[in-house]
Amino acid sequence: MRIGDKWTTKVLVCLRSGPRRFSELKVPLRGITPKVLTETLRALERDGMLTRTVHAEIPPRVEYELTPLGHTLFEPLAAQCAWTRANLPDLLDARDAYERR
Amino acid sequence: MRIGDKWTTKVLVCLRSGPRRFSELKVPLRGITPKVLTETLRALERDGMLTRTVHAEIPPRVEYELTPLGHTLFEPLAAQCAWTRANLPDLLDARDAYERR
DNA sequence: CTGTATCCTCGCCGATACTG
DNA sequence: CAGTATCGGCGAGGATACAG
Repeated sequence: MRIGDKWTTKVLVCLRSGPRRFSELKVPLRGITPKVLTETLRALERDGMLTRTVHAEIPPRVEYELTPLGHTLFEPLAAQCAWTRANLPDLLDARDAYERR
Repeated sequence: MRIGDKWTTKVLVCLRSGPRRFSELKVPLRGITPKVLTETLRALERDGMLTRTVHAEIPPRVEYELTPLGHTLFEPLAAQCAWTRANLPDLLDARDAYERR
């Protein structure tokens, strides 16, 4: 999926423990622009990974929340994390050895 | 890692059952150019995921083979496949529903 | 506050030609 | 056979400004 892009996994992590507002996502995702955050969220919404809820208030409040389907993404994500924990040192060693030739 | 790029996972699959030559990779990877295949293989070699063996023959023969470390990549890859098998229909349904609004 | 509208950069990837 | 060299398109992502 779009898991290969730059921001999607970080957005998922930020939403894991519950719904968040647009600006609550922008802060922990240091450096993301509103345009890109919107694109990322829209793509996830389009695929049913999260819901977008607009509250008719002043000032406006929009909350994003993972769907059950969205939560299933943490399964393959956990596998990637496990791989990294187990094998990143070997990868780094290989990279060092390669540089020194 | 570089698993997010266009060709890496396909190269891994092609190498899963044993060593392959440069041209034996080019055929099943329809449409890949030698430049991009070289880049992909070099990146994997650099990270210790495969070995590159040059046989001093005429014509030249170069074989690429996954290392044990390279084989471990199939673990997270399998998790992604499992996710897709289980959840792709839901994703597609969500996408359809989104389009029809 | 929650976006949209423009413009721009940069790097992946492809096409093509050529080399040891 | 197994690449390297060069050029170019294209799209993701960023900077900035503005709107509802």
